[in-house]
Amino acid sequence: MSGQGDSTESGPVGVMNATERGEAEFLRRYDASVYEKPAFTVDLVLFTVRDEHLHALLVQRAEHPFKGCWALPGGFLDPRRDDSVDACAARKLVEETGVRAPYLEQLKTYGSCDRDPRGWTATTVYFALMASDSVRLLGNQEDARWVRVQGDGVGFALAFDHTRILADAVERLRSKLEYTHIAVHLLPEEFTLPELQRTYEIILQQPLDKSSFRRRVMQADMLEELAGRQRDGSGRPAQLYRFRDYDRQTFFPRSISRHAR
Amino acid sequence: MSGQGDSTESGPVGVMNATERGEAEFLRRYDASVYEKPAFTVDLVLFTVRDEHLHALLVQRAEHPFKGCWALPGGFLDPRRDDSVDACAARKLVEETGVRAPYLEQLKTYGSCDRDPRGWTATTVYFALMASDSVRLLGNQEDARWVRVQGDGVGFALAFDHTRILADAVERLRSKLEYTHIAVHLLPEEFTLPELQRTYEIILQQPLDKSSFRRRVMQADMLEELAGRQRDGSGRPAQLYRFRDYDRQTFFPRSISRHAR
DNA sequence: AAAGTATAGTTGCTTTTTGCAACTATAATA
DNA sequence: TATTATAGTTGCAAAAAGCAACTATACTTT
Repeated sequence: MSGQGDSTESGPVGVMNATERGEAEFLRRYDASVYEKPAFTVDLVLFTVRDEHLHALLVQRAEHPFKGCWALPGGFLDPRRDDSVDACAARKLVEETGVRAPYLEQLKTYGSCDRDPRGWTATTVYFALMASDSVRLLGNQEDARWVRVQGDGVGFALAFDHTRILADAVERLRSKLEYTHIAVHLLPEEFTLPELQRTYEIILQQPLDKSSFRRRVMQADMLEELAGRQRDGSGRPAQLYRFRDYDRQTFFPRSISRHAR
Repeated sequence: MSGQGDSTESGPVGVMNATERGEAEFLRRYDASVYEKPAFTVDLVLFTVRDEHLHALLVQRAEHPFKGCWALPGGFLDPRRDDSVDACAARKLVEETGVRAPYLEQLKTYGSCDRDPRGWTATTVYFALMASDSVRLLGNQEDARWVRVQGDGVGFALAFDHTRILADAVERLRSKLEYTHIAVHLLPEEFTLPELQRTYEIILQQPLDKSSFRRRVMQADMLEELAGRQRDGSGRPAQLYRFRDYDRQTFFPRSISRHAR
């Protein structure tokens, strides 16, 4: 099988030039518009934790279809403005929340002929985590609201297939919390261990042992101890920490709940 | 926040009729072609294990662009034939391999203005696992071959951004093997525990302890003991098993390698 | 100011889980 | 029949997690 590389990657210079001329000619004649294409959109599931509950950002649709219904924020990708799908998601995130660089991860792509009455559409969905105090909902989005997530949804039906998409996003969030550190992205840059533990408990919907949780987090060695302490009304003030490496995604060697699914 | 559901989900019958007439009118006037759309394709990363190595299926491109280069199988989604992206992936899988229902999971969507010289394209990539003996490469695909995967790729560059896509797929495969049972989909329906262990070792590229591996697998209670035993030349014949529930995706409570990343 | 209360953080022990290595089991083969 | 090769089990040491009591440090109450 080692010959495959030779026959495709390189060859005599003359042959390559002919191939290159062939491709240039091909591209000159190529007309993308002859192929029928589905419409392509990008939607966002923005999560935050506040008031002891997980919340997702929803917008009320101003236009048809599903006018008046609540939906995930998002919209058409613009090939002239967006150099990539990721860039499109980042643009829509900024337009919606003004947040610079929180945690943004691609969830999944949903596409079918019947998910939108306007016809065949595909949407690539991203989910983002952010601290609730870092967001001020922007500009013209008077109809954007944080809605409490209970169970696997918000308790009422959303536009398009967004009910299902939100449920998938919630499931993915819970699943990732079991074995990664991503919950730190739901907190402000400086936070305490009890706050972090509370965040896990809220999303996983179960109490966690304090001692085990601390051991787990400290052994992962992802937190940097800060100088100050946080005073929260009564009780002993808690040590402040900062997440050490916002880029690297690290994993716990073991699922955080005792009886993982 | 409970009022949101009321204002969007339902209302007086007369109002809903007006809204519905509005939406019908909107859809009648709607012309999807006014929006510029990226081209949309679906690509597949097909994995199998044979000759003690992980292999991926590649095809040699017959046409420009990247004529003669090796690439992942796939192609344009056809909105007239494909009711959904998932259905398109399943269709291409059958066209390529004739396999009915192996493990097929969406990996990720890659889209940008510069990944294809023909212009803005997006591709949703699926990865599939199958037993090597279940596949006979089909029909006109004389240029399709199983290529050995070493490290995070095949050792030579692929067309488009497929080198990167393959690397992502390999990483996802390894990552999922750490905490799920999906390796069973790389084996025929009936298999032995030593074969399953060997499959994990080949992909994770490290030896596993026999006793711990068996404990782990048996505790997960996913295998059904069969009547027969398998004779493999010399040595004691091994017990045959069958995977119990091909639909449910189950998780190990802990990562399989001792020192997870 | 002292006692009470609330929350943070630690410690020591029990229980559970894993890693390791020796052991038994069952076939083909010399 | 002994040897070899692989399958599968068992027992124990080591590591990790769960649990509960303990100390620490603030504010609040009396």
